This record gives sequence, C-alpha cells and structure tokens, in this order.
Amino acid sequence: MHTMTVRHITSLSQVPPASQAIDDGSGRTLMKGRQTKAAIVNAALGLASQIGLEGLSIGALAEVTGMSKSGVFAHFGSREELQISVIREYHAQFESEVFYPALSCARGLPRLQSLFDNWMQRTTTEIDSGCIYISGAVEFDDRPGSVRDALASSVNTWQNALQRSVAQAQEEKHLTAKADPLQVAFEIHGLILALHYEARFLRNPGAADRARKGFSEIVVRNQA
Amino acid sequence: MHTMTVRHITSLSQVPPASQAIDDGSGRTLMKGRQTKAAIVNAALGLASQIGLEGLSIGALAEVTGMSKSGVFAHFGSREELQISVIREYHAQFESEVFYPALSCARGLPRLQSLFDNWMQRTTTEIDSGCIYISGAVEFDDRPGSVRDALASSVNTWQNALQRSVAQAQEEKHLTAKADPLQVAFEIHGLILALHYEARFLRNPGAADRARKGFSEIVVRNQA
DNA sequence: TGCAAAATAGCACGGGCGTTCTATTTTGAA
DNA sequence: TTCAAAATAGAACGCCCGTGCTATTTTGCA
Repeated sequence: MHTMTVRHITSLSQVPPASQAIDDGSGRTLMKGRQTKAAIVNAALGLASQIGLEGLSIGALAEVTGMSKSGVFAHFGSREELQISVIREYHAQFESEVFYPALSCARGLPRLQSLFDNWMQRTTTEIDSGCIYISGAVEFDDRPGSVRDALASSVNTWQNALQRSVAQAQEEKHLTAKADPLQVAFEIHGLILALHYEARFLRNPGAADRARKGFSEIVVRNQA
Repeated sequence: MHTMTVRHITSLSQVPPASQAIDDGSGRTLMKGRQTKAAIVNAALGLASQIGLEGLSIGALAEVTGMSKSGVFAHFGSREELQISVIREYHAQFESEVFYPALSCARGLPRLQSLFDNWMQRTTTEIDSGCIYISGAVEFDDRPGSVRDALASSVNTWQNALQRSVAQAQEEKHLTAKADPLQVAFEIHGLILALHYEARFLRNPGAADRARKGFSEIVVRNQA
C-alpha cells in the first residue's frame, strides 16, 4: 500500500494539547486502545530519549510495557509510524514546557529570555535523559523518509518561533534593528548544542554556566 | 580473553603520522596484512561517517572491500576494535588537516584564526560526508565502554589544543586577559555544532556564513 | 625452491529484528 | 445478556548481525 501520509507537525500556538493522558471515562467511543497507545508512546519516548529513535525496538518496548510484540505493533502498523508518534509526543512536551509558558512574558526581550531559560531548563534535564531533536538529527541527517520529515518539520517550527521572538524584540526596540534574527537564533542554538555535547557526552562540569554566559553576551552585543 | 587495552589517543603535536598509505615495498617484514588493514579502515571510515559508528557492519564492510566477512573480521578481532581503529584514523586525519597546518601561523590570534578556518573547512566538507566526533557523541553518550573512551579521549585532546591556543592569544596580548579560554572554546564549539546541525540536517543555506560571523564576534568581544 | 606462518575464505551458530498470520480475549453499545 | 468489533497474544517467517571454527590460499624469509 504505502500511503506515506506525512502529517506535518506545526502549531506552536494553535490548538491546546487535546489528549492529556487518559481523557477520563466520559468519552463514549473511547475504545481503550487509545490510552494503551498513549502509554506505549510514553514508554517509547523514554526509551528513544536514551538510546535514540533508531535504537528503539518493538521487542524492548513490549517488554517494558508488559505487552506482546504484536500487541504493541498493531497500534502503529510499522516501526516508522511508531517513531513518528514518538516525535509528535516529544514535540507536544517541548511546546508545553518551553514555548507556551513563555507567552506569559511580555513580547520582546522578556519573552526571548524566558524562551531561553525554559530551553536551558529542559536541556539540563536532557543531560541525563537525552534529547530526540539532537540525536534524531544525527541519525536521520542523510536518511530520507517520513521520520526525517517529521523531525525536521518539528525542529523548524521551533526555530521559526525562536526567530520570531528575536524579531519581536527588535520591534519592541529591545534589540537593535541591525541584528539578524537568523544569526541570533543560530548562535543560541549553538550554545544549546554545545551544552548538550559537553555536558552529556564529555561530562564537563560548568557547561550550563557557559551557555548562560554566552546568551547574555549575545543579548548585550545586540542591544538597541 | 578480554584484555581490553585502551590505548589512549593523544599526540596533537608529537610524532609525525607514520603509516601514510602503503609504506611502499622497502620494509621487509611488511606482511601485507598491514596495508589491507589500512584499506579496510579507510573504507570503514567512509561508511561510519555516513551511517555512524553504530551503523558500521562487518558484512557491509566486507562487501565494499570485496573481502569475506571473516577476512575483514580477522584484522580486528571484534567490532569494538574496528570502531576504535576508525576513531584513531579519523583523529589522525583531523590532526593533519586542522591542527598541524595551523602551527605554521604565529602564536596567538593568527594561529587561533587558522585553527578555526581549518576546522570550518573540514566541517564544510563534512556537511556532505558526516562527522564522527558529532555522530559518535550522540551514539555513545550513555553507552560506557572502550569505544566511548577512545572517542572522548580524542575529542578532549582537540579541545585542549583549542583552549591552549586561546590562552596563547592572551599571552600574546591579542585577547584580553579577562577572557576565559574554556568559555571561548565552548562558544566556538557551539558554532561548529550549529553549523553541522543546520547545514547537514536541516539543509539551511547560509549556515557557514553565520558560523564565521559568530567567530569574528567572539574575537571582537574578547580583544585586548 | 621449500615451508612455516600469515592472511583470507567458507560455513554455520545463536540471537534480535520487523513483520505477518491466525487465534483468543476483551470491550462496549444494542 | 448478546455479539460484532476492537484489542491483544502467540507462533512463525526471512533477514542481517557478530563471532567461532576449520579449510585454503598467499606471503616472504631460509
């Protein structure tokens, strides 16, 4: 068959996250499969964070969830669809931890600072658990297909949000109009990547402080 | 047996690279296995760059080199030892392309600039071919063992060289004494990582220019 | 040129993988 | 309470993997 339906992952300020966890029992046609699937995806996200999307195996997932291999498999129909589900779940969590909370800060520099703080917070956590946006990029950087598309689409959505926030800081006259949002976002991204690399892989102490220092230097340099 | 001899990878200014390619035919006890092994390692480096150290399989390597699986295997004794050989080879190439050529520049900022330029040059190439230091970090960031050790040791050697160069630039009064070599090296590393991520995975154009711009900003900010 | 040693090939093994097919159990509206 | 549909389990498949064994070929000094 091979329908290959790549639902694009956007949003980042759109519909509120629908399926929280269990959706209680009020829904009539709930078919309990949904909540099982959600549980599987959550377990898969935990596994994939540590060993990567490529390391994710249906057998290991079955063992973790206490189900049979075919029971797990039936929810997705293919390994690829499982990986895409994991990416979507990660995207949703990233949104709700990093992006949405920052919306309560004033447009411009305060919101940009909040975005960065939340991102740092999350990355600090991921020094232990691993980050799918980073490991996935390496695993799929020259492997075309729907998994790569989903991943890239998700990352692009976040990068656009970040760049928008920089542009808003310019409109608010918090940052100089001469600054380039792409350049600023690029450098911030670099700080996060270096933090992840040096803290998680090399286990160098002090990386988080260096990332924060780097950010404040960027802000100072681009101030209006 | 499990001797697990982890020869540490250092140097970066020590013995010149010995086994260039074939070592011609003058050596008496050459045992031709050496050159076959070198050819295998080169092929393995090519494969591992694209699909990662973990994706490297002896079967695929045998096919590429036109040998039998066991013929390839015999040269290394284990998959791990093969991976370590690949890391050593990459280290040697990195040294000879990035580090050694910079030594012909004057100590201080000129040499630091040369190190960065050479690194950029190599990373630009690796946008197509892939970088083992980056993919390997993701693959082995929480998988202990000799492969991880070899990789981390190799990366640390390079980072130390980079930091040393920053410190020299301070001694030469090219950079302010207030600068922190660890901080500067961290930020430079971030630029390279962001370049690799955004160019190789996201295929964003202009990433190389942004990395170069970021470096010059770092230099300006830390100037004496 | 002979001959031990080194290099390579051939084959088989056990194991994990994704996937398929066919039962069996569980669900939930009528 | 009944019963089709949904959810799950079980077993088997072909595939590729790393590795260990045993030939067989090739190498290079005596």
